[in-house]
Amino acid sequence: MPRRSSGRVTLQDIAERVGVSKVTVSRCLREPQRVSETVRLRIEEAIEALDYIPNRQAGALSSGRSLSVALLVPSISNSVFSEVQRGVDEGLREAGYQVLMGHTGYSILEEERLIDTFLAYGVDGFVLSSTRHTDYAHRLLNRARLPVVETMELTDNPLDINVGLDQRAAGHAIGEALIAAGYRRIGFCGARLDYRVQQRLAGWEDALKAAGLSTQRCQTTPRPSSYRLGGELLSAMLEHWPDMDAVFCCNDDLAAGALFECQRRRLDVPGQLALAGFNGLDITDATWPTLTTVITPRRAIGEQAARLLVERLQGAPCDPSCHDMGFEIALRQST
Amino acid sequence: MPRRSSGRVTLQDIAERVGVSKVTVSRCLREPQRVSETVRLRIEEAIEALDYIPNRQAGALSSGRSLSVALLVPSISNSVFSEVQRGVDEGLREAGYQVLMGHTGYSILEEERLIDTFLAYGVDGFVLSSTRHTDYAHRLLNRARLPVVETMELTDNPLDINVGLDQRAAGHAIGEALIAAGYRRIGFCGARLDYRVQQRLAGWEDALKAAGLSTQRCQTTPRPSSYRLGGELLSAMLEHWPDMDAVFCCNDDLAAGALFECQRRRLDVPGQLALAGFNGLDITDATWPTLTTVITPRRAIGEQAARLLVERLQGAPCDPSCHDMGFEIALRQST
DNA sequence: TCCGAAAACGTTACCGCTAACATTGCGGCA
DNA sequence: TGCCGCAATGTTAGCGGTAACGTTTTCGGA
Repeated sequence: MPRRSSGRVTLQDIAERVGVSKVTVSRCLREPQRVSETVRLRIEEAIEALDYIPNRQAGALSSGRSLSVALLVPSISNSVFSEVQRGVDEGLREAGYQVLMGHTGYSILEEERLIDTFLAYGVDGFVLSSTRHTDYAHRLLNRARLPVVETMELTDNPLDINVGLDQRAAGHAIGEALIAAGYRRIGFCGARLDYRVQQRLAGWEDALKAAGLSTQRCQTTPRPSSYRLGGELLSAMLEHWPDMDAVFCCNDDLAAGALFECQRRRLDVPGQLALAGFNGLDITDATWPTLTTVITPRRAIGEQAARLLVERLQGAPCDPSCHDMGFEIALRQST
Repeated sequence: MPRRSSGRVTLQDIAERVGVSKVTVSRCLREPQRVSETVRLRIEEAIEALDYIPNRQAGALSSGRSLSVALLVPSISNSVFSEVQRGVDEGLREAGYQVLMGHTGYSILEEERLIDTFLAYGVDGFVLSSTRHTDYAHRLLNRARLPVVETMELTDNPLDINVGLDQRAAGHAIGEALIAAGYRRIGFCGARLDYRVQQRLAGWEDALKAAGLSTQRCQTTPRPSSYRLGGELLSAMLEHWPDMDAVFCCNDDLAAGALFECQRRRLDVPGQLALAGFNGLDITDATWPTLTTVITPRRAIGEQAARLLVERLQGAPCDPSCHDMGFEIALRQST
């Protein structure tokens, strides 16, 4: 009883056409040098002629390797992660891996669901964009014994490989930079309040406290970040603390939104209010005035994650490691 | 000679633990109502206890359906497509499908490569974000006999399902809107120059010609769009055509960049120069002045694409169809 | 001429799951 | 009592590849 066959061209079809066994065809695809040139040419000709596309599912099932890696990011629309993705993608593609992307919507439950899903798809490894996961996700990842890279932030206790930057130190640095520039009544505005934002906030507080300044000018919301929200938060802050002379926004979207709000209010930046953002997105270098920000090495994080992951996939020993990729303060016109 | 087993928990493990055959377990997962309640409960308990994760590769290989769909977008960083993706993702997830994303970098060759790759992964369908493909891609898609949705723009000759908007009509409409607002020396600035941008440009030309206006104030470049580029293009245009009174930018990034450049030059918008963008990204509603733009129903396109695709995946008849999702002119402060 | 190793290719036995069909057991009904 | 039908479960035969190992061919050197 032949099962409904997909109708697709298979190894067998190629083999029959050429007059060899399908193992030879398979070998020709995986290790061409192990097949005689005559046969190889004829196989290649047949593959071309029949438009053969290997079935990766079958290959993966048989070999135990899918040559694919899952990359989970919090958000697709947030361009912060697109650079990371580009780095990961490029590095892994070169090594012959396909990147499968998923977005968690900043939810560790959704992350858990995606880890489950991608394990079901048989990925060979994971790149995660956080160091915080549900217990069940931890269990799944441990049990699967796959290489895992946790990116963006640093942790003392990596699951496996950790590539990121010290978010708290970055928050501290921008705080210090504002202080060094002479500002004294410095505010913080933050949205989403995920772990990374909390770390930046803590760093900002560290810096202000060390300088003996008040950390009370702090406006936060769990709502997702957006340009408009930057304007709204700034408005609220100006109402509460009209004396404020600088604001560190937890990301560039908010900073740009705050800048637009200042323009709307005819508030001179940086004359009456200085603004700083975080991440170094393109927009910070395009607005007028340009925005001071913390440039995070997102592309480099992605590339490094890919590199380390490939090493591990190719059999490098498994010992947890942390890689601090640093950051850079860009002082621009807004301060 | 037992082949190295993955060490993963399999259906067989569950079956042994419960004392039934593995078919029953499989059935319990796919059609729970066809299994007696006692057995079902014990199977569920075993799945829980052993942290069983089904192997989709095996399932797909056996059933011929992978329950996954490929979504190819030109760019990850371009937030235009993130809304489409969200719509697609939501719709397909509800129906039990997993979306696998790929980005083509605006290259039809890369699109072809990705189609090949995802066919190898055994996806059950495609959502593409263009109507133009290589011949080989056409051949692959035709041969695979999979449902395909081409999105964003409209075509007379869809591969299968087509969901989008009339880019040319949209360009025409914004041109007319600018004319209706009293502008007479209207420019166009465009980057990337992909098919959609060319259509918008053609629409803009139609409108201006119909009103007897000159279409010479047109600055384009194949370079990828960005905020900075918007500023550069505007600068070039102001030099060539200092009398220009309005500019239609082929997308919102350029428009925002142009606005920033105006601010830098102390050029009043819209007093001295009016600006219009395209797509209706968040930023257009946040800048000061807010930007006139053409709001494209990206989310709706994604949702509709998902809906139609699911219908087809569930066996709806296959006749090519086009779905015009329209657009909306948003007149804001910049005009 | 014969031997033996390497190159080239084939056979077998799966990977983990599911479609299709077969079997079992039980209640209802003539 | 015997037969039917249906619900619940099992058996079989793959899906399309690949690992491991077995067999044949080739060819240089003793």
